[in-house]
Amino acid sequence: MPIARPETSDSRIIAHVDIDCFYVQVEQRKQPHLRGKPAAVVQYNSWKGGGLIAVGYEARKDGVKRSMRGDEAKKVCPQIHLVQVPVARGKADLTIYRNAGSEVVSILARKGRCERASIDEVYLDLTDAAELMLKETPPESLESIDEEVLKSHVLGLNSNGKDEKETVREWLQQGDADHRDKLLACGALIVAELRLQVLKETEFTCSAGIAHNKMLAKLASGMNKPAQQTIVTSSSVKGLLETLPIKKMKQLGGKLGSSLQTDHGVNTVGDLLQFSEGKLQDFYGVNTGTWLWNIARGISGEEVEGRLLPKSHGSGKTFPGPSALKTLTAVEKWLKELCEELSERLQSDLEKNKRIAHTLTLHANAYKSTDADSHKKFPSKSCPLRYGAVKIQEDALNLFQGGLREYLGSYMGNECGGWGITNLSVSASKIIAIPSGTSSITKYFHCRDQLQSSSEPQNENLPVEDDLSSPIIGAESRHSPLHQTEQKDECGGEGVPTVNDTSGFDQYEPESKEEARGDFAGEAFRLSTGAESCPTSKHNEMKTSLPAKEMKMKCPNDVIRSNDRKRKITTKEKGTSSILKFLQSNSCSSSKQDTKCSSLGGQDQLDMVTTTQTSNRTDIWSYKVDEIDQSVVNELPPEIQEELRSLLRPKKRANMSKDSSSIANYFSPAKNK
DNA sequence: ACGGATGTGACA
DNA sequence: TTGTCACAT
Repeated sequence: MPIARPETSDSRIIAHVDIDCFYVQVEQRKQPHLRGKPAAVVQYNSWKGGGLIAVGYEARKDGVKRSMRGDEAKKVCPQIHLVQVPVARGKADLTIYRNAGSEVVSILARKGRCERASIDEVYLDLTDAAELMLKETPPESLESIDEEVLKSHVLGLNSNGKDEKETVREWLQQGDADHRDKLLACGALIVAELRLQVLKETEFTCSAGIAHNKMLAKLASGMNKPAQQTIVTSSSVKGLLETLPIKKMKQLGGKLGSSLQTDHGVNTVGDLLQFSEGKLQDFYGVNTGTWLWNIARGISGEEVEGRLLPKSHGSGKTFPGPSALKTLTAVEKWLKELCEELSERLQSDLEKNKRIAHTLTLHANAYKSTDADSHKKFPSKSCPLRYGAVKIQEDALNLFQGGLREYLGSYMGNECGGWGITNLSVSASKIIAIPSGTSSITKYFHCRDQLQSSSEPQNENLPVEDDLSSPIIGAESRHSPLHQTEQKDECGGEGVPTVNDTSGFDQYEPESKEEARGDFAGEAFRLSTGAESCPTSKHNEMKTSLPAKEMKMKCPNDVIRSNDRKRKITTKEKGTSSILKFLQSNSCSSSKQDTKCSSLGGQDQLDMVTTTQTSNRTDIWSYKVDEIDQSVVNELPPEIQEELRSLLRPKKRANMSKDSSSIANYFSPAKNK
């Protein structure tokens, strides 16, 4: 359950919007002849007709249910059109649905804070918009009200025999209504408008709930479907919840809900009212107890998070029963497929949203036939994420092997090898936006500091999913930083050492595919202000948990590097360093800069010191170049990447495997065979 | 062990 | 922090 938060206000206007039988609508838009016909979307057609993942309303009338098999659906509804989910790399590929969801999100985000709750649902906080409307153009001032709004369902409003719409109109426009009801009315107008907008621009219908908090809005959005909206007035809440089966509440559809029923005889939300907060806390803990006590009263303080993009990407597949994977080779093969998909999506996220994922996690389910010690779970494992399909594959495989060893126990009776993998998945998380606009490098550094802080997401202007076919937007139009000798001086000469602008991040294109490049896999990145001190120390330590032990074996470079870590290198002054030029030309300082690049002996570490003389101040940036996040390096203009690498690693070349050209991998998701 | 693929959030 | 669990669609 969510944390039991107090309500910040009881007059928020929250909407939950849910696209009706989403996958089906996507397919109907693609194949218009399916419109109005009974249809369902199915995946894996082979076994019993595949499993339904979405059912259109025409088919629902015939009793077709989600999670029926295709065959059963045909039985119940012989005319049904079963559309298959696209398959790529041997697995279901939901890309088209994600993209369609993004279309909707970008429309819904226009009127207020918007949270993408799932592929087909969003929450909106329309409080400001509703208040504004109430002030400027309150409903009662309108002479006509849109048809769509009049079709709203207003809970607790009984049109005793009278015309429904007329009753709704009266409710919407009554000048002496409760202030909170007026706000709801405004919310309803706004939501209806948004829904029409969605329909016009995407051809999708959706349903919505409008209420004072997320919980009630979510509840309401499901009450009248499809293509309708429902308003929860505060006066209707008690009656609504009183008889509502406990399992209908979000978060109570599982074990907790069952426990409530069987252990305490709570069948409806209303039944909860008999328990004191303390009692509920005794049963389920302080947080959950309070949360339960609150929701029984229609209280829910959860905020609508402003987030248009997903926080993680995953690619997975199940291998049920007989199809379980029993050899490392099979696992490797599927891992490759999964990692390639994941890599593409990460790539797309990077290009379109300027975001970088930092953690790779492998999940698996396994069974062990031989051992009595069965039932152990296959452990999930994670490691720092390196971009490039091949690297992700390698890392994922290592994670898997680490997990397998743990799973099988130290001895691993490998003879029978009685194990099987029934589910495999890889996912990428800790996705951080690369700030765009000015000072991107600096901001990025700071951003790493705030990895978990409250800071709002930064590149969420356009919710763009991995659309693997469309061109990169917003990239072409920018200038190359290298030709940009001067930038607007936006940060004056004070304080923070700032690298100005960042076009480099945005515009770099994958032109140099073949250039062979080594790879250095540092994780931590440090920026320090002031000579030796490192005020922003926190993230210095960024422990990059090495994944499995095997991994070390496979990555001798890592080991070597970390052994060398202490060596200080000082390069003699090299005015020609394009890195420095890059930093200079992008520096916020309008005055001259005296830059030095010092290095000593080693190739692993290079401490670059830039002295910026600006109004008597000296700011020194100390980049531990070998610790720069690979992803960041990959973002830099190619010349600079090249230079960084040559400075860093003249000798290590020998060691690199053929596919280690990080740039190449990075931009052309390894189609290695 | 055919409710699949995917995502979020809390807790230890 | 990582890994596990619960929950959801």
